[in-house]
This record gives sequence, structure tokens and C-alpha cells, in this order.
Amino acid sequence: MPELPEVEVTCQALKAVLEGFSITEIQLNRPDLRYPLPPNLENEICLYSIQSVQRRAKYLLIDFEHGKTLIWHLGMSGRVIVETPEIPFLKASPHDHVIFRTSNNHKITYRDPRRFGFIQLTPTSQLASVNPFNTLGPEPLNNPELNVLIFHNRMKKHTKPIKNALLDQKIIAGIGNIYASEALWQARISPLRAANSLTQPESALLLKELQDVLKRAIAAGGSTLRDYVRPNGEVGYFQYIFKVYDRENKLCEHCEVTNLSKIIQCGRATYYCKICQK
DNA sequence: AGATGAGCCTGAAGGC
DNA sequence: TGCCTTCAGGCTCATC
Repeated sequence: MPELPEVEVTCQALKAVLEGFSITEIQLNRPDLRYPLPPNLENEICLYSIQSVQRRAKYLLIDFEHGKTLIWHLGMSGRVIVETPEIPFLKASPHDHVIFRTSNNHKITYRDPRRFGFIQLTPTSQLASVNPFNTLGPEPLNNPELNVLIFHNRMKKHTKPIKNALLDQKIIAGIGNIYASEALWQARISPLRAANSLTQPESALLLKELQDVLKRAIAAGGSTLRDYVRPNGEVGYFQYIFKVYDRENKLCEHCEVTNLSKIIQCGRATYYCKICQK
């Protein structure tokens, strides 16, 4: 799925067409995604002005004027497609589960073949206290409350491998399987080391490379593997500059002598260079 | 505290 | 061509 960069790209596109406008109509093509859709969703949110569209970790948050927030997670295969009235381009699919129409005549389609995504509604005032927002770690980007010392101290509390710690949304939010491998390779740190073995300079480097890879991925429109496309229907381009992800047995571009390895950590594929990642 | 496996689903890719 | 198996960007739960 969509990791942080893909959700961020989706968020920016939704922001442009939703903020200051409202949803006028919702077409629900099934009663549930991963969880049941909120009851009376149309009555709950239609015609109320949308104050903001934000991203927290891998969640989209849509705040309405009457104090409700729509929580939207894209799961593994979810994608959001925004169509302008002038240029409809989307060919309908049986996996188009929810379709929103907006007061500025846009059509927003939620397509999710695997249906691991979900949509929930909560009072905005309670958002910070509901699962998972009450336990989420800090945002890695544009977050004045995150610095090297805080990141280092959070990693220091865990004996599990660094790769698993990066995927743990309670330690740091938004990192998924692709960008965890990419950032560790950039920082030349082994995914197998215990999180609490990082020195402070290593933590500083890892945080810098995490932020770098996330920013570059956002700028590239995210990564398109199987399902994700940008809301305008274009694919993202970051997959063309993966340095380690899905590159088993390809040459490491750091040392230029070793082929990259693939191992399984906690049931997830990790790609890394055995030689230059220490 | 951490690891592992199962489960939620479908579709793509690879092997035969 | 077609059938079968494996694997996939996330997250949660139970169990060890």
C-alpha cells in the first residue's frame, strides 16, 4: 500500500478539491471494507463544509465544520481517484467501493481490490484519544516536536531489529516496508541490528536518510507497484529509483561489488547489502 | 518485550 | 492455455 509518501500525495490532491467545499452525495457500493462503513454516512457528513484535509501517519483525516472527522486508511491496495467534471477518465471497476461527489462537481472514487482499507467517523475532539491515534509515534516529516535526541531515545527503548522498529507505528509513524529498507541502505545501517544498539550519530544519520527518502518519494509522486496510482490517474515514479527494495541479487550501488540480499524479518521482506550496511 | 503465524481479501506472476 | 502456488505496500490478534 500506500506508505506515507503515497498517502501524502493523495492528501494533497484531496486538499485541493475538498477544503472549503462539501460532499453532496455518497455512493456506497458495498456495506463494508475491512470494517463496516459508518452507519448513515451520507446524513453524517453530506453538505457540511470541509475545513481541512490532513495526513497523520498513513491515515487521511477529513475534518468537517460540525466537529466530525472522517478517518480514511487505504490498506494495502487502496487508491483514491479524483476526476474533474471536464475530464472524466476513469473506467469503472468492480472494486470501486465508495464514490463521493462534491459541491465543486468533482468525483472522488475509492478503489480497493483487497479491501484492507477502511473508513471511520469520529468526533474531532476525540480523535487524539481513539485507537490508533492515542499511541502513534511522531511524524517523521515537518515535525518540530521530533529531533535527533527524541528519535534516538525512542529507538533506544527497543531490543528488536531496527527494521522492525521502523515499521512499528508506535515508535515512528508512517514508515512502511519499502522506505524502511531504502532508508537503512542510504544510512548504511544493517536492518538486523538491535534498535537500542544505535549510537546517537547513527540515529541522526538514519533520521536524516528517512526524511530524505520520504521527501524524494513524495516529490516523485510516490511509488507505483501494483495498485497505487496518484489521484490524477498517473503512476508514481519512485519505484524507478529504488536502490534496494525488490532488487535481490542486483548490484549494490554503494560498494559496487556485492549483490543485494533479501531476508525475512517478522514475516516481511527486507532488502539490504550485507557488506556496506553495518 | 519480541517473534511468529493467521487472518482480513484479490490479483499478478511464476512454475509446471 | 490453464491450473496451482506464492507473494504483495498494512494492521490486528492470539500464542509462545
